[in-house]
Amino acid sequence: MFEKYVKLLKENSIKVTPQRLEILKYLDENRVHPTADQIYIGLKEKTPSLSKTTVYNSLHTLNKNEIIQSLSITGSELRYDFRTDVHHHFLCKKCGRIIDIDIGCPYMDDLLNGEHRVEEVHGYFKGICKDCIKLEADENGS
Amino acid sequence: MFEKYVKLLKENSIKVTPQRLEILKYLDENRVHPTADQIYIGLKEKTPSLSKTTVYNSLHTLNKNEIIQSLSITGSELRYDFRTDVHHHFLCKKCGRIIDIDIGCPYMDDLLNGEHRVEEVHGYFKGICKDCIKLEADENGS
DNA sequence: TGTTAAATGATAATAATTACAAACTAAAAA
DNA sequence: TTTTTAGTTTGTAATTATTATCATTTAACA
Repeated sequence: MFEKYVKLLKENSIKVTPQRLEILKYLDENRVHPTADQIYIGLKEKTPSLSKTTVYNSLHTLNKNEIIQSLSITGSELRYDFRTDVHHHFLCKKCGRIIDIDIGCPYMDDLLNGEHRVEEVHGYFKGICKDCIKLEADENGS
Repeated sequence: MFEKYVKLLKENSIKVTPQRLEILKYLDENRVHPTADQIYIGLKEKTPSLSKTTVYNSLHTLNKNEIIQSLSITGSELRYDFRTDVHHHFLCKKCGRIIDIDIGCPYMDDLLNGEHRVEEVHGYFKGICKDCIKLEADENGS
Protein backbone atom coordinates (compact mmCIF):
# COMPACT_ATOMS: atom_id res chain seq x y z
CA MET A 1 0.00 0.00 0.00
CA PHE A 2 2.52 2.55 1.11
CA GLU A 3 5.74 0.69 0.24
CA LYS A 4 6.35 2.95 -2.72
CA TYR A 5 6.23 6.09 -0.59
CA VAL A 6 8.19 4.57 2.26
CA LYS A 7 10.91 3.83 -0.26
CA LEU A 8 10.89 7.41 -1.54
CA LEU A 9 11.28 8.78 1.96
CA LYS A 10 13.98 6.32 3.04
CA GLU A 11 15.99 6.95 -0.09
CA ASN A 12 16.13 10.57 0.96
CA SER A 13 16.80 9.86 4.64
CA ILE A 14 13.54 11.48 5.66
CA LYS A 15 11.67 10.09 8.63
CA VAL A 16 8.72 7.98 7.62
CA THR A 17 5.58 9.35 9.24
CA PRO A 18 1.96 8.42 8.54
CA GLN A 19 1.21 12.02 7.60
CA ARG A 20 3.95 12.16 5.00
CA LEU A 21 2.83 8.87 3.54
CA GLU A 22 -0.76 10.06 3.29
CA ILE A 23 0.27 13.31 1.65
CA LEU A 24 2.48 11.54 -0.87
CA LYS A 25 -0.25 9.04 -1.65
CA TYR A 26 -2.76 11.82 -2.09
CA LEU A 27 -0.51 13.65 -4.52
CA ASP A 28 0.24 10.47 -6.40
CA GLU A 29 -3.46 9.63 -6.76
CA ASN A 30 -4.69 13.18 -7.38
CA ARG A 31 -2.67 14.56 -10.23
CA VAL A 32 -4.62 17.77 -10.43
CA HIS A 33 -1.85 19.91 -8.92
CA PRO A 34 -3.75 20.56 -5.69
CA THR A 35 -3.11 23.36 -3.21
CA ALA A 36 -1.94 22.68 0.34
CA ASP A 37 -5.45 23.39 1.48
CA GLN A 38 -7.01 20.93 -0.94
CA ILE A 39 -4.63 18.24 0.28
CA TYR A 40 -5.50 19.11 3.86
CA ILE A 41 -9.24 18.90 3.21
CA GLY A 42 -8.83 15.73 1.21
CA LEU A 43 -7.03 13.96 4.03
CA LYS A 44 -8.90 15.49 6.95
CA GLU A 45 -11.72 12.95 6.74
CA LYS A 46 -9.53 9.88 7.03
CA THR A 47 -7.08 11.50 9.38
CA PRO A 48 -9.01 14.01 11.51
CA SER A 49 -6.02 14.77 13.69
CA LEU A 50 -4.07 16.12 10.72
CA SER A 51 -2.87 19.68 11.09
CA LYS A 52 -2.54 22.14 8.25
CA THR A 53 0.90 23.05 9.54
CA THR A 54 1.93 19.45 9.04
CA VAL A 55 0.74 19.59 5.47
CA TYR A 56 2.83 22.68 4.84
CA ASN A 57 5.83 21.26 6.66
CA SER A 58 5.64 17.98 4.80
CA LEU A 59 5.24 19.65 1.43
CA HIS A 60 8.30 21.77 2.14
CA THR A 61 10.37 18.77 3.07
CA LEU A 62 9.21 16.70 0.14
CA ASN A 63 9.80 19.58 -2.22
CA LYS A 64 13.26 20.32 -0.88
CA ASN A 65 14.19 16.69 -1.39
CA GLU A 66 12.80 16.78 -4.90
CA ILE A 67 10.30 14.03 -4.21
CA ILE A 68 7.57 16.41 -5.35
CA GLN A 69 7.67 19.86 -6.92
CA SER A 70 5.83 23.06 -6.18
CA LEU A 71 4.34 25.13 -8.98
CA SER A 72 4.02 28.89 -8.98
CA ILE A 73 1.47 29.52 -11.67
CA THR A 74 -1.73 31.11 -10.47
CA GLY A 75 -0.02 33.78 -8.40
CA SER A 76 -2.34 33.30 -5.44
CA GLU A 77 -1.16 29.97 -4.11
CA LEU A 78 1.34 27.20 -4.66
CA ARG A 79 0.26 24.00 -6.34
CA TYR A 80 1.95 20.65 -5.77
CA ASP A 81 2.91 18.04 -8.30
CA PHE A 82 3.90 14.43 -7.72
CA ARG A 83 5.85 14.49 -10.96
CA THR A 84 9.32 15.95 -10.82
CA ASP A 85 10.44 15.23 -14.37
CA VAL A 86 10.63 18.27 -16.62
CA HIS A 87 7.25 18.98 -18.12
CA HIS A 88 5.09 22.05 -18.58
CA HIS A 89 1.63 23.16 -17.46
CA PHE A 90 -1.40 24.89 -18.82
CA LEU A 91 -3.66 27.00 -16.60
CA CYS A 92 -7.18 27.45 -17.89
CA LYS A 93 -8.35 30.97 -17.09
CA LYS A 94 -11.95 29.81 -17.19
CA CYS A 95 -12.17 26.57 -15.22
CA GLY A 96 -8.94 27.04 -13.27
CA ARG A 97 -7.58 23.59 -14.00
CA ILE A 98 -3.87 23.05 -14.41
CA ILE A 99 -3.19 20.52 -17.13
CA ASP A 100 0.08 18.70 -17.80
CA ILE A 101 1.77 19.55 -21.07
CA ASP A 102 4.35 16.93 -21.87
CA ILE A 103 7.08 18.93 -23.45
CA GLY A 104 10.61 19.35 -22.22
CA CYS A 105 13.01 22.25 -22.54
CA PRO A 106 15.20 22.29 -25.66
CA TYR A 107 17.40 24.97 -24.13
CA MET A 108 18.48 22.80 -21.21
CA ASP A 109 21.90 21.94 -22.61
CA ASP A 110 22.69 25.56 -23.38
CA LEU A 111 21.42 26.63 -20.00
CA LEU A 112 23.39 23.99 -18.11
CA ASN A 113 26.54 25.14 -19.86
CA GLY A 114 25.61 28.78 -19.41
CA GLU A 115 26.57 31.34 -16.84
CA HIS A 116 23.88 30.60 -14.23
CA ARG A 117 23.52 27.29 -12.38
CA VAL A 118 20.08 25.98 -13.36
CA GLU A 119 18.41 23.73 -10.79
CA GLU A 120 14.74 23.90 -11.75
CA VAL A 121 12.89 24.30 -15.01
CA HIS A 122 9.33 25.56 -15.12
CA GLY A 123 7.09 26.36 -18.03
CA TYR A 124 3.45 27.27 -18.00
CA PHE A 125 0.90 28.59 -20.40
CA LYS A 126 -2.36 30.37 -19.72
CA GLY A 127 -5.45 30.48 -21.83
CA ILE A 128 -8.67 28.53 -22.35
CA CYS A 129 -8.55 24.75 -22.24
CA LYS A 130 -10.09 22.59 -24.92
CA ASP A 131 -13.04 21.62 -22.72
CA CYS A 132 -13.96 25.24 -22.02
CA ILE A 133 -13.60 26.07 -25.71
CA LYS A 134 -16.07 23.29 -26.43
CA LEU A 135 -18.47 24.62 -23.79
CA GLU A 136 -18.27 28.08 -25.35
CA ALA A 137 -19.06 26.63 -28.75
CA ASP A 138 -22.02 24.66 -27.37
CA GLU A 139 -23.43 27.75 -25.67
CA ASN A 140 -23.21 29.84 -28.82
CA GLY A 141 -24.61 27.10 -30.99
CA SER A 142 -27.78 26.64 -28.97
CA MET B 1 8.34 62.72 -20.71
CA PHE B 2 5.20 60.63 -20.44
CA GLU B 3 4.13 60.70 -24.10
CA LYS B 4 5.18 57.10 -24.56
CA TYR B 5 2.97 55.92 -21.72
CA VAL B 6 0.05 58.16 -22.65
CA LYS B 7 0.16 56.56 -26.05
CA LEU B 8 0.12 53.06 -24.58
CA LEU B 9 -2.92 53.87 -22.47
CA LYS B 10 -4.84 55.63 -25.23
CA GLU B 11 -4.20 52.82 -27.66
CA ASN B 12 -5.98 50.55 -25.22
CA SER B 13 -8.78 53.01 -24.40
CA ILE B 14 -7.70 53.24 -20.79
CA LYS B 15 -8.14 56.52 -18.98
CA VAL B 16 -4.89 58.41 -18.63
CA THR B 17 -4.25 59.13 -14.96
CA PRO B 18 -1.07 60.45 -13.33
CA GLN B 19 -0.85 57.34 -11.17
CA ARG B 20 -0.94 54.98 -14.13
CA LEU B 21 1.67 57.03 -15.92
CA GLU B 22 3.97 56.96 -12.91
CA ILE B 23 3.56 53.22 -12.48
CA LEU B 24 4.26 52.57 -16.14
CA LYS B 25 7.31 54.82 -16.07
CA TYR B 26 8.57 53.09 -12.96
CA LEU B 27 8.25 49.67 -14.55
CA ASP B 28 9.89 50.88 -17.73
CA GLU B 29 12.84 52.35 -15.86
CA ASN B 30 13.17 49.58 -13.27
CA ARG B 31 13.42 46.35 -15.16
CA VAL B 32 14.05 44.26 -12.07
CA HIS B 33 10.57 42.70 -12.04
CA PRO B 34 9.46 44.54 -8.91
CA THR B 35 6.60 43.59 -6.61
CA ALA B 36 3.53 45.80 -6.19
CA ASP B 37 4.93 46.88 -2.86
CA GLN B 38 8.29 47.84 -4.32
CA ILE B 39 6.55 49.96 -6.93
CA TYR B 40 4.44 51.56 -4.22
CA ILE B 41 7.48 52.38 -2.07
CA GLY B 42 9.41 53.61 -5.09
CA LEU B 43 6.70 56.07 -6.05
CA LYS B 44 5.55 57.06 -2.58
CA GLU B 45 8.27 59.70 -2.20
CA LYS B 46 7.39 61.64 -5.33
CA THR B 47 3.66 61.01 -4.98
CA PRO B 48 2.85 60.81 -1.28
CA SER B 49 -0.88 60.61 -1.88
CA LEU B 50 -0.50 57.36 -3.78
CA SER B 51 -2.49 54.46 -2.40
CA LYS B 52 -1.37 50.86 -2.50
CA THR B 53 -4.82 49.89 -3.75
CA THR B 54 -4.24 52.13 -6.74
CA VAL B 55 -1.00 50.34 -7.46
CA TYR B 56 -2.81 47.01 -7.42
CA ASN B 57 -5.72 48.33 -9.45
CA SER B 58 -3.45 49.87 -12.04
CA LEU B 59 -1.30 46.78 -12.35
CA HIS B 60 -4.42 44.70 -12.90
CA THR B 61 -5.67 46.99 -15.60
CA LEU B 62 -2.32 47.26 -17.33
CA ASN B 63 -1.85 43.52 -17.16
CA LYS B 64 -5.31 42.76 -18.47
CA ASN B 65 -4.64 45.04 -21.42
CA GLU B 66 -1.29 43.37 -22.02
CA ILE B 67 0.64 46.58 -21.58
CA ILE B 68 2.65 44.84 -18.88
CA GLN B 69 2.75 41.24 -17.68
CA SER B 70 2.67 39.68 -14.25
CA LEU B 71 5.05 36.89 -13.32
CA SER B 72 4.26 34.08 -10.94
CA ILE B 73 7.68 32.75 -10.04
CA THR B 74 8.60 33.09 -6.40
CA GLY B 75 5.31 31.73 -5.09
CA SER B 76 4.97 34.40 -2.47
CA GLU B 77 4.13 37.42 -4.56
CA LEU B 78 3.57 38.57 -8.12
CA ARG B 79 6.29 40.40 -9.97
CA TYR B 80 5.64 42.86 -12.78
CA ASP B 81 7.41 43.18 -16.09
CA PHE B 82 7.27 46.05 -18.57
CA ARG B 83 8.20 43.64 -21.33
CA THR B 84 5.35 41.63 -22.81
CA ASP B 85 7.25 39.88 -25.57
CA VAL B 86 7.87 36.18 -25.00
CA HIS B 87 11.01 35.71 -22.97
CA HIS B 88 11.99 33.66 -19.95
CA HIS B 89 13.24 34.37 -16.45
CA PHE B 90 15.78 33.08 -14.00
CA LEU B 91 15.20 33.32 -10.24
CA CYS B 92 18.36 33.19 -8.14
CA LYS B 93 17.63 31.25 -4.97
CA LYS B 94 20.44 33.07 -3.21
CA CYS B 95 20.12 36.77 -4.04
CA GLY B 96 16.47 36.61 -5.09
CA ARG B 97 17.00 38.52 -8.33
CA ILE B 98 14.90 37.70 -11.36
CA ILE B 99 16.98 37.93 -14.50
CA ASP B 100 15.71 38.07 -18.09
CA ILE B 101 16.61 35.10 -20.25
CA ASP B 102 16.10 35.98 -23.87
CA ILE B 103 14.81 32.79 -25.32
CA GLY B 104 11.46 32.21 -26.91
CA CYS B 105 9.27 29.13 -27.01
CA PRO B 106 9.93 26.69 -29.86
CA TYR B 107 6.65 24.91 -29.16
CA MET B 108 4.53 27.98 -29.85
CA ASP B 109 3.39 26.91 -33.31
CA ASP B 110 2.40 23.45 -32.11
CA LEU B 111 0.67 24.93 -29.09
CA LEU B 112 -1.24 27.50 -31.11
CA ASN B 113 -2.49 24.76 -33.40
CA GLY B 114 -3.16 22.46 -30.47
CA GLU B 115 -6.26 21.70 -28.51
CA HIS B 116 -6.04 24.50 -25.91
CA ARG B 117 -6.16 28.21 -26.72
CA VAL B 118 -2.83 29.59 -25.55
CA GLU B 119 -2.85 33.24 -24.52
CA GLU B 120 0.24 33.53 -22.35
CA VAL B 121 3.62 31.86 -22.35
CA HIS B 122 5.77 31.78 -19.23
CA GLY B 123 9.09 30.09 -18.63
CA TYR B 124 11.31 30.38 -15.65
CA PHE B 125 14.32 28.68 -14.18
CA LYS B 126 15.54 28.58 -10.61
CA GLY B 127 19.08 28.14 -9.38
CA ILE B 128 22.12 30.21 -8.52
CA CYS B 129 22.99 33.18 -10.70
CA LYS B 130 26.46 33.75 -12.08
CA ASP B 131 27.21 36.55 -9.63
CA CYS B 132 26.36 34.39 -6.62
CA ILE B 133 28.43 31.53 -8.04
CA LYS B 134 31.35 33.95 -8.26
CA LEU B 135 30.79 35.08 -4.67
CA GLU B 136 30.78 31.45 -3.52
CA ALA B 137 34.05 30.82 -5.33
CA ASP B 138 35.63 33.94 -3.83
CA GLU B 139 34.58 32.90 -0.33
CA ASN B 140 36.00 29.42 -0.71
CA GLY B 141 39.18 30.66 -2.30
CA SER B 142 40.09 33.02 0.52
C1' DT C 1 13.61 -0.30 25.73
C1' DG C 2 15.56 4.27 26.38
C1' DT C 3 17.19 8.26 24.25
C1' DT C 4 17.18 11.98 21.22
C1' DA C 5 16.53 14.63 17.41
C1' DA C 6 12.95 15.58 14.62
C1' DA C 7 7.91 15.84 13.53
C1' DT C 8 3.23 17.04 14.72
C1' DG C 9 -0.52 19.97 15.93
C1' DA C 10 -2.85 24.09 17.89
C1' DT C 11 -2.67 28.76 17.82
C1' DA C 12 -0.96 33.17 16.78
C1' DA C 13 1.39 36.12 13.57
C1' DT C 14 2.64 37.83 8.99
C1' DA C 15 2.31 39.22 4.31
C1' DA C 16 0.11 39.74 -0.07
C1' DT C 17 -3.95 40.82 -2.07
C1' DT C 18 -8.86 42.02 -2.44
C1' DA C 19 -13.35 44.19 -0.98
C1' DC C 20 -15.68 48.19 -0.07
C1' DA C 21 -17.52 52.77 -0.24
C1' DA C 22 -16.96 57.66 -0.26
C1' DA C 23 -14.64 61.36 -2.70
C1' DC C 24 -12.58 62.65 -6.93
C1' DT C 25 -11.50 63.22 -11.89
C1' DA C 26 -10.79 62.18 -16.96
C1' DA C 27 -13.01 62.65 -20.91
C1' DA C 28 -17.20 62.64 -23.63
C1' DA C 29 -21.45 65.22 -24.42
C1' DA C 30 -24.07 69.35 -24.33
C1' DT D 1 -16.67 75.87 -21.61
C1' DT D 2 -19.66 73.60 -18.53
C1' DT D 3 -22.05 69.49 -17.37
C1' DT D 4 -22.38 64.80 -16.90
C1' DT D 5 -21.03 60.31 -15.97
C1' DA D 6 -18.50 56.38 -15.78
C1' DG D 7 -14.46 55.07 -14.15
C1' DT D 8 -10.55 55.98 -10.74
C1' DT D 9 -8.34 56.90 -6.46
C1' DT D 10 -7.90 56.34 -1.53
C1' DG D 11 -8.10 54.71 3.11
C1' DT D 12 -9.61 51.13 5.74
C1' DA D 13 -11.16 46.68 6.71
C1' DA D 14 -11.34 41.96 5.40
C1' DT D 15 -9.50 37.85 3.37
C1' DT D 16 -6.29 34.28 2.18
C1' DA D 17 -2.05 31.78 1.98
C1' DT D 18 1.75 30.87 4.47
C1' DT D 19 5.02 30.97 8.35
C1' DA D 20 6.40 31.22 13.35
C1' DT D 21 6.19 29.41 17.82
C1' DC D 22 6.18 25.99 21.18
C1' DA D 23 4.47 22.27 23.88
C1' DT D 24 3.61 17.46 22.95
C1' DT D 25 4.53 13.36 20.59
C1' DT D 26 7.05 9.98 17.90
C1' DA D 27 10.42 7.62 14.57
C1' DA D 28 14.51 5.41 14.56
C1' DC D 29 18.88 4.23 16.35
C1' DA D 30 21.84 2.58 20.07
